[in-house]
Amino acid sequence: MEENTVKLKEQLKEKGYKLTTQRQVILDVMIEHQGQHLSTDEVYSLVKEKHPEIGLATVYRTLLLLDELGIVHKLDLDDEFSRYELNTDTKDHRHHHLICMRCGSVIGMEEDLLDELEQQIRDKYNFLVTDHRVKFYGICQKCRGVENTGASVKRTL
Amino acid sequence: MEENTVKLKEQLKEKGYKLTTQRQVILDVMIEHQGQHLSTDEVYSLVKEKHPEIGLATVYRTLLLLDELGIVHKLDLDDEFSRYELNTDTKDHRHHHLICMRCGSVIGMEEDLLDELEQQIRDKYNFLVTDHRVKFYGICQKCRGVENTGASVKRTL
DNA sequence: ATCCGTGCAAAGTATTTGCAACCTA
DNA sequence: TAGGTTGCAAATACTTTGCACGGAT
Repeated sequence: MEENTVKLKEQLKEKGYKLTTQRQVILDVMIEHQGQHLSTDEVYSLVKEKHPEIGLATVYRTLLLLDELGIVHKLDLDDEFSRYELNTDTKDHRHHHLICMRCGSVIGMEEDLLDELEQQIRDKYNFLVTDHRVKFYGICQKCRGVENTGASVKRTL
Repeated sequence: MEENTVKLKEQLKEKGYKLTTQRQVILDVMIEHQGQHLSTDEVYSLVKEKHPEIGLATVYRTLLLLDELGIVHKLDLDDEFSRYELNTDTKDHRHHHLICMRCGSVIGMEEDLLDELEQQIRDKYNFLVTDHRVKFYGICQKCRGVENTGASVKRTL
């Protein structure tokens, strides 16, 4: 059984919750699309391909639950919906996102590299950082190559 | 006349827009609450104290406009509404926010300190960073002093 | 058998928009 | 005077919730 499924099963049991088909299916979709940043509606569509009887409200409720359990992460990519990605971080620190302003692609970067900065914040502000959320906006590798081709700006999240 | 008001007037004229009483009043409110992170509804309430006839839609439209002009910055503080603060940054780089998980206060830190990290992103990912958005979560100075006093967690944004 | 979980539809809520009247430049 | 701007209300659109039925333990 997949690692995240085991994790889900354990955590659900621990809290007296049940592992239902719906929860299993929704987690499967997230696993199959690891690295992507799916909106609730996109998850719903993918879920319906396998189990058309599953309702949108269940997807909302389950994604919320998975986020609480730390199995997925909710994120804000500046559009009008909530998006989720499978949690691949180890500590309580999240990885960062590079958002291309030209083509809209979103790249996840594994490195944290903020430890030093957080130490400075601790020293100067006496503020103890336990987590952070970082988004970088700019121009991605691909778009730096093709300058002004008038290419589509449709975002692929 | 206040610096930001001059800036507003110039930028509006440049684009063929008009400086109305409503826009003036809304900017005044933002200036009077510099450093705070007001929701649209909070701005609306403050505006109504001076000019009860101004409508909510106008506040929405004006805040959107001021954000486009770079006079205010829209920000996301993880609650259900858009928040705005007067822009005090010089470059196109925004300052960071320290969010206390215990008392909910939000501190703006002037320092950027991300130049080195952005250079690393450029080297490794060939991604040219032009802007960023950074939030740090943790425990603020005040709350680190009073450990577990059971104090209110109501957020003061 | 218990009671958590689900599907559906209705409700909720922040935000946007159409439009006639208004007012700035 | 002309056209951008406003206020109001209606419309949007994502998300949440009430409730009776269904299913996992």
